[in-house]
Amino acid sequence: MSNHHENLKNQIVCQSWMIIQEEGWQALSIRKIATAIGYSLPVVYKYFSSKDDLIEHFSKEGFLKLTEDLKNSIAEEHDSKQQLNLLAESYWNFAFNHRKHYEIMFGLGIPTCEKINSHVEMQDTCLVFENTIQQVIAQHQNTNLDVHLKLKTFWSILHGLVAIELLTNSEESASPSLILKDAIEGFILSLTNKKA
Amino acid sequence: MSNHHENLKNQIVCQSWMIIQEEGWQALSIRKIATAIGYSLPVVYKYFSSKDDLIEHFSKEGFLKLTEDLKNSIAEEHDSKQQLNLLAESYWNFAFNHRKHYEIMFGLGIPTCEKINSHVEMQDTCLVFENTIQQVIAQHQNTNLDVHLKLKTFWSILHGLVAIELLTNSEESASPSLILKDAIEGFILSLTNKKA
DNA sequence: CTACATTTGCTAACACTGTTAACAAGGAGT
DNA sequence: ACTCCTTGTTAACAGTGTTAGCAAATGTAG
Repeated sequence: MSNHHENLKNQIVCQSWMIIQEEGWQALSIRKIATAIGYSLPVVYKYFSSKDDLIEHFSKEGFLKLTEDLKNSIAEEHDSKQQLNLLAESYWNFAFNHRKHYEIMFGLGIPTCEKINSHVEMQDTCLVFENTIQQVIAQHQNTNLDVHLKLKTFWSILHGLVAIELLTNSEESASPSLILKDAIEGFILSLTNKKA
Repeated sequence: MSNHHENLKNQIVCQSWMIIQEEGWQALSIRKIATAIGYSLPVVYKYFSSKDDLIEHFSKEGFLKLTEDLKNSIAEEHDSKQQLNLLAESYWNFAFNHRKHYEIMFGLGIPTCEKINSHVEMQDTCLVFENTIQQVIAQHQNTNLDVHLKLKTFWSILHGLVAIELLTNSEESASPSLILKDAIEGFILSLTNKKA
């Protein structure tokens, strides 16, 4: 079993991805997939129980890739503050180099799929952020800070910048931008500065 | 002319809004609208050239309301730094009290409509932010700062926090949150602190 | 090798969607 | 009475996600 099985599932994913990249999420339809893989409609349903199921696959795939990129970006850096900068840069690059992925992951103008948030793959991404933030906090003996809160703030800054950029500059822009560096610098300060 | 005309257009908007609030954006269909207003399909097209056109109406309506809320929030406050805090709080409240509006305005999981960004109503919202930021900068003689850049940062922080909140805490949460205050505080510092 | 069972894939349909063409009824103006 | 135009209709086109029912091929047991 399952050689052809796996192969066909890959075919579906692969062809779907082509459609998405060339025509956007809106254009992705089961019928189009079916003809692309050279089979009839119901075959697709043998491998994905619904269209949402297929879309969720790409969302998970995106978080997997993002987590990998993030991990790689800090692998050879041992200063945890500098790691935060690298994470931010890596996050930004992911969003722009894998735009379509980012779109489903954070629901920016997608057909169906209501709540594809909070699966395991996303929690892994959180962990990468959290660990690094935790290190910076520990390093500066700022144990009064709430890591979860800071994680949320960090992620919000990143996503906010990316989303506004993606929404306004529809087509251009790529480099991590001054704003990003500035914002992250401020965030790091909020971790290292001691106050009341 | 146009008494009945205006009336029917209002009916369409009104009934559409009911559907959206009760069943979400996904459930909004021209047919459903038609039966809701007691007319047949093509009537809807007399008042809105397409579904996107109708959706865009709500997007504009949202930005109008947001701009109004923002302006009101700072009307009786003369300290421009404090105004920024009020703007942030007001923005947050708008996003949570007018969730469905916020969803289309920033494309969080919507059916059709590719690029409903950058219409005039949105630029008005920008202006409110920009004016206040400009004031803070002037007040601290930090004229080397780029207002547009700071505007983008401010908006990004706000949207980022809101979006992450809306995506994760699907149903709960309402109060402007500690993170928001913290983040805005940091932003204000970046406006008032002088450096290289 | 036959006979049954299972998988594999198909066609066709259901219930929807946005959008538009073609047409019927009513009132206004000449 | 005869146009003209607005107002509204029905019916259709071209799509969508999804599923039921059936045919053919494939594998397994006797």
